[in-house]
Amino acid sequence: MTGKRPGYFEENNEPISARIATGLHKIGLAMKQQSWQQANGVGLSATQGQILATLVASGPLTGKELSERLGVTLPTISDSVRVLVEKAMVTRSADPRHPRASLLTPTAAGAALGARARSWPEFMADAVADLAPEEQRAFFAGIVKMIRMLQEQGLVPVSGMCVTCKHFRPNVRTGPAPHHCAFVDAPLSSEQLRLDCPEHELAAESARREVWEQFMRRA
Amino acid sequence: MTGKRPGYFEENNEPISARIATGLHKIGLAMKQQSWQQANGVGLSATQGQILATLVASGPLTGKELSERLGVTLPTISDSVRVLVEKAMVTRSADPRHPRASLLTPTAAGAALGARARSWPEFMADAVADLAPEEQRAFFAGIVKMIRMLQEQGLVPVSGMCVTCKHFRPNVRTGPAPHHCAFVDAPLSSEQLRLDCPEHELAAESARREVWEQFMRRA
DNA sequence: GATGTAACTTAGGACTCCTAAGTAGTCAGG
DNA sequence: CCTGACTACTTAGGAGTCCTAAGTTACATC
Repeated sequence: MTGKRPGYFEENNEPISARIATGLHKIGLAMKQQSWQQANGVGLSATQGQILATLVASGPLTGKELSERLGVTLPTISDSVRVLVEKAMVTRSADPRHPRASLLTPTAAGAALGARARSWPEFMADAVADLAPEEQRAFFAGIVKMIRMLQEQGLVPVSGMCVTCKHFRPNVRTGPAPHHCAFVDAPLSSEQLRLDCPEHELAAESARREVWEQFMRRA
Repeated sequence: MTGKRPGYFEENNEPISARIATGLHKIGLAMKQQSWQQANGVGLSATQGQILATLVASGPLTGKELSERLGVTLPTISDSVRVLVEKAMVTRSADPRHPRASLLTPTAAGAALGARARSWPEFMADAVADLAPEEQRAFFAGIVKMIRMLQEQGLVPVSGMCVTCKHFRPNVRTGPAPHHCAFVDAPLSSEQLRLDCPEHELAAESARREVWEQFMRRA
């Protein structure tokens, strides 16, 4: 079992970054299927479930905001929302901030389903639950950096990540929790970073870059 | 900057596994959008591109095999294939193995587009290319373990992963490349594991479990 | 009051994806 | 040899996804 072709896999393998991409692709396949099935299980479509989940998670939003968060165009949202209104899952109300906008608020039934829909990605959490804590941390760190990169390229909607937030202070102390959130005035560690913080406020372009550099300096 | 609420993020944060799931969800969003856009850019639909990419990567397949790999039902494939035949991207030929099956082979034009489609997930590879090699290894290790878990649960089609292959011998030696592939008779390291090996042969259920245990013992 | 702007909505069309109901080869048993 | 089961598809029908393009409508500005 010593192996007759010691260098085989150095020469005949895709780079690890490409294999990471392949792996994420496979995981994406599972996500797509799961959300389809779970949504159908409760009598919704996948997008309808996502809309309800988002409204429950973030509070009332306008159609425009929804379309940005879910990465689809306004007409697509408009269509799904119409069905949700027909199903009495959401109600429209005037938005004080914009003239022609309407805030979408889930009804009791909609909120209940939205809460369930929020747990749809849980099957992935279960799939990583068996990893050692340190492996989870490393995995998470990779994801954070990858998402940040995708955001830079405009491939992912900028969403509530600590590392793009104006309240985030990276590496301001030593120890296990080197970062700081100025909003809640609390220290936090790299593995406590949020990806979907409700209090997130996007920092200015230049500040974002600076924060990121500071963060990477001792990530 | 000492922080007035030191325990805030211990108490008010989702578990790391849930945040990993959220992150993967966001990455999935980007994948969906990217494949839509890239496919449209070359005059295909997303599934059509995937079909061509799969045929280029794996050689001629039947409709059934395609439906299993892409995780959709046979009618969906059948429909897309009809369009691809109309577009002269693939041709059908008899399959010696099955009576009523037909092997799908890309034409020259189809193969060219399929080759391009294979590179669609590359934007993700680019997004992780900036990570330190060690971070990439850790990220990859998490992905491998996660996919294996998803396969166990039947949420992902069993695909050419070393860790489910009958030629894979985990942890048979010490050093940087502890595993061994009996097919090519070459040593390989954890970060060289393949997710999509064309020579993959699924090991029997019991052997799979044993191989995995052996692999995890010193992963 | 005309023009613009922002946030929708509607219309139309291509694709996705399913279930259910055919169809067509082959093979095994009688 | 013929019938029935099996397998691999195909067709039909229907809901949903997603886009672009073309309206609508409320308010803000000039």
